[in-house]
Amino acid sequence: MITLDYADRRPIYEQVVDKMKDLILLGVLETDSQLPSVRELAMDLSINPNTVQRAYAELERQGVIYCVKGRGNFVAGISTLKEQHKEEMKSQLSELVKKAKKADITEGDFVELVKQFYAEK
Amino acid sequence: MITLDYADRRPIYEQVVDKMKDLILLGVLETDSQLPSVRELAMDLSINPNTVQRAYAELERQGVIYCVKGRGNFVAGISTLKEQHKEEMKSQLSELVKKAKKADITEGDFVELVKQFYAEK
Amino acid sequence: MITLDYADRRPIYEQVVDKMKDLILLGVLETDSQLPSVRELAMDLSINPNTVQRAYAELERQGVIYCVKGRGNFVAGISTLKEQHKEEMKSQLSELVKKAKKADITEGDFVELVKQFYAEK
Amino acid sequence: MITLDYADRRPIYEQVVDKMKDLILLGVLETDSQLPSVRELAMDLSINPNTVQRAYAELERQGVIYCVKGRGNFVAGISTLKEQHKEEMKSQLSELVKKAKKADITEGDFVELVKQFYAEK
DNA sequence: GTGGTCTAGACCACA
DNA sequence: GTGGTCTAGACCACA
Repeated sequence: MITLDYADRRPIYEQVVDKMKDLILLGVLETDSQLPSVRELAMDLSINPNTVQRAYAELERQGVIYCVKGRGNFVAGISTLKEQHKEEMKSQLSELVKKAKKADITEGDFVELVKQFYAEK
Repeated sequence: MITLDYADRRPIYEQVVDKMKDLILLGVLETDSQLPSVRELAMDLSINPNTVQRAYAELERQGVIYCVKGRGNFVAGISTLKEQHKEEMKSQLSELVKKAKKADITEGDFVELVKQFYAEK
Repeated sequence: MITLDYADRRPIYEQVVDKMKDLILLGVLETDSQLPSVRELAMDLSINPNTVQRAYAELERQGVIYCVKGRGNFVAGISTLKEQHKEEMKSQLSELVKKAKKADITEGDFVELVKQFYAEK
Repeated sequence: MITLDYADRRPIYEQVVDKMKDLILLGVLETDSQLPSVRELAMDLSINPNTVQRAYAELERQGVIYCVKGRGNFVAGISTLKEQHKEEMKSQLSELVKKAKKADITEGDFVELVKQFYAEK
């Protein structure tokens, strides 16, 4: 379900957070469906349960999942996640455009790049 | 000349690296002009000389500056830096477009956003 | 009769305890009237019978309900519950006033807030 | 500086978070002053550094402190903390008033209690 | 020196 | 069974 990239410099728990979000955004995990248990996922990924716990805690804090004690973790509404994802993207794009201006990249060139990347697979 | 942002989660040496690149890209520091000495900059920013040293080492490694022993550090040609900067931006944009697709943002909407951000001051 | 809030971080059994108390305080459940059976309520709420059992045990421990073996659970007198409720509230208010002092909120401001909240619906 | 209450049912890290906030609100820890290091505080309280780490991470997330890698943790502006504290208090008071209404406590009685608690030391 | 992440393993409350 | 907290101890990046 999830694969970790140990070459990635980001911490493992952060990778788990992002991969879970992706699975939800892609519709693999539906609203109110149950996530794998902390221990189960830890076994699957060959990592410590504490690390999974940390990832799940972060996901809960962000409102992406909710936890019912003694029962498990469940996917919260997908709409908030989509909204957050969009906002995040916009602010990153805003930063990128600022950089582009500094590098004297014209709007036309930038848009051309966007179209290229959209065309890719 | 440089101001640090302690709220920024990135390490200080990385901020110094980026700010220096910005100064070069913006033309404030010209090719072959001398950078402030390690000690001087450390004093200025109230940070550890080790940190400045590390930033300069990184800049040298990236070919942005060159060091003449006993004389100091100097700005290398700006053209390589510009090229690097552009490549970096392209890969970031590529990532961003991937995200946008996940969030079901169409090419049209994306381009619209780009234009908006370009229009801003 | 009762609805659970899975977004609430408190354990389910505690929510059941509190909701039952509310129903009694509001007069929905009268003195000596019978509560739904453990199994029945568990079915209704789609939760584990153990959880309902635990809630009922807690209510009995607090003297809010009494159990007749083989017959079921019944609402005890409402007066003790009212008294307890009041004491609990007083201690919470005491804590809150301590906090208010820390935040430099004057008695006047506090009382003003109380009046506002009383005025609301 | 801080004492833990092992009778308290709340987790240790949460107690540390609250005590630190108190120290800041009371002016014991001033803006931009340095907090004890993770290891130091852990020694002081005879708890695990991980637990202190968790408390500090939470304080940073709440914007109460900021962290400079390799240097330590520092108190952020006190004004946001005061504002947060006030909002938290208001919402708790709002809840309490709702409860009071359920228990048929009049506004007059409630205000009387508030005045009593304010009079205490 | 500083904080950040992670593992291994324990114990607890809750369902 | 489920998640939540904590300890002990290691290793890393950063200053």
